[in-house]
Amino acid sequence: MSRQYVTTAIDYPNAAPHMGHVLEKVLADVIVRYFRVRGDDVRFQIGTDEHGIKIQQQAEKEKVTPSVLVERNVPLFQDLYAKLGISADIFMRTSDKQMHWETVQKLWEKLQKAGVLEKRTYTGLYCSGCERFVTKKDLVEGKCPDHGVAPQEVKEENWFFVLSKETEWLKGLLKKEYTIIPSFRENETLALLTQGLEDVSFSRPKSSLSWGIPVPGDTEQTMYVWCDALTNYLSGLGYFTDHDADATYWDDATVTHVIGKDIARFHALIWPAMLKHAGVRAPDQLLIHGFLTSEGQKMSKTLGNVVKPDDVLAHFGGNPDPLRFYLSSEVPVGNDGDFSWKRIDELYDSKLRNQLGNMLNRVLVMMKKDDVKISINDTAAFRDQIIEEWKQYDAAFAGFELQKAIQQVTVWIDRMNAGFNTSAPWKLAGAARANVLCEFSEMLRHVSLMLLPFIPTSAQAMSVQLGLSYAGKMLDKNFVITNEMKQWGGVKDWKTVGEPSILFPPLPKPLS
RNA sequence: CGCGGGGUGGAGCAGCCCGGUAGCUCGCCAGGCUCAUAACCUGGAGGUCGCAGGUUCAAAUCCUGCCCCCGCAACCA
Repeated sequence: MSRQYVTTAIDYPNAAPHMGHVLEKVLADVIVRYFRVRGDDVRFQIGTDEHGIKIQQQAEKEKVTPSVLVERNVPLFQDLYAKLGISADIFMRTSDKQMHWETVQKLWEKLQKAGVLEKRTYTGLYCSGCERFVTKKDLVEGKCPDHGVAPQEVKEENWFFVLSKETEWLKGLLKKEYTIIPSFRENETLALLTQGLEDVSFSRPKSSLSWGIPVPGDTEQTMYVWCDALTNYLSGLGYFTDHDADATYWDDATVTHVIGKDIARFHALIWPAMLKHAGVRAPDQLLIHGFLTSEGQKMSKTLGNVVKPDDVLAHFGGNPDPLRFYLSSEVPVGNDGDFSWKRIDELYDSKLRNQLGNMLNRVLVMMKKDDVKISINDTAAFRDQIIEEWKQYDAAFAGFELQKAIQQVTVWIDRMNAGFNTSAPWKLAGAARANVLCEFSEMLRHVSLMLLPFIPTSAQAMSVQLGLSYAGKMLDKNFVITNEMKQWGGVKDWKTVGEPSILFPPLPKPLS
């Protein structure tokens, strides 16, 4: 049995969650659920990155404390993920002094002891309107585009992490131990390395950043995002502490970070370098996803095309599966994708409702009417087909080709509909009729298992309707799809089907 | 020469790594079926696969050059 430690990026709760957050969590959740039903020992962590200047400023704007702001916003994320069926084992908050801060400060001390932290004077352009440092790139004709004033040159003390010396080591690491998926991201990162790396600022003076973790032994400095946020992957395991958690998930599990392309370089470069000097091994895999556009355009408030995840859930009566299905089958892992209301309705109607739901119903209604006793003939052709289907399905997952895996299933359902017309059991009688119905029931049983990581509640509902004894346990974290269950006719105690009901109801007609 | 992604029937996409009759969803047309959620099935119309060269018996797929679109990072500036 292999062990898996899967994490997503931790979300920044300065505003409500959007579709980008959802894409990442669904992607990670599908992978995690696949690992679990395969029988792996899995730990899945998500969380929030609650410190930093933006939160501090947003709080000031709303005239509340940062703490009040995050206590209000973090539940928005937690509630959404619960509704989406994200099966995280841990929700790690960087404001958690007990779990998080201790590990972070220990890590800082280790880096200091290793001699890779240096205090230096940083000179930068500071815009008093933005209350932050800006780069020349941000400026329009030497002025801040938002405030119309030229920023001032300001000096401040920062702790720096000496990353510049790690270039060669990182090249070696990325070529061997630490795999970046998709591969074009790896090339991109290696190209970045050939340009050389700069040291990174690891702290801010308390006067400009107070909402954060204090630097150990330097009361005037607060940690900047890297040491604080990235370390959540260790703190959630109780690393460097005697907290009641399982640090071995880092040491001997396969560690996979699921993140967006915006923070790829931090996870690919800074993070492993930090770990190296803290005496911790590098992670194994970095799975980088793209971004979502909305109706073909970049999501933006000004365009008014920002899609709220809650609206999508409400559109489907609170059922998260249409959205999970959409993201899994429409957005190739690693690439950008598009969210379109028209398209998600289209997919719901054609794939889920008309193909899958209707197929299930066609079979079950006849099974029920005839009161068929389940008996699966050991037909060589089907036996081989099922083995092949599972083989391809597993192969797709092995390469994180989730789109391929789910599309394989939908193609199969298409073929089943055609095959059902050809077999036309309604024209048959007696044993021949029952035999066809049992064959299709068995195929649907496999389909239900294959869909479980993608659309868990619907897949379970399918199995319940099929009358499978294991159906009630399918959503448990320790539910495993055994080898027997993956065989044609592999479930011996299956006697009759359950009550058919509509799996995916028609959508209400739009008013227009 | 900053980096990356892309240009395939009306719309949205897959195929390209590992060349070999151009596929899927939606839409359109015509039939069929009647077990089923006005669902399902079959057939059809519709494509110079961005452009130009090259390699090859054969190129959407490999090579070279060019043109065009979109991002540069998430609601916050």
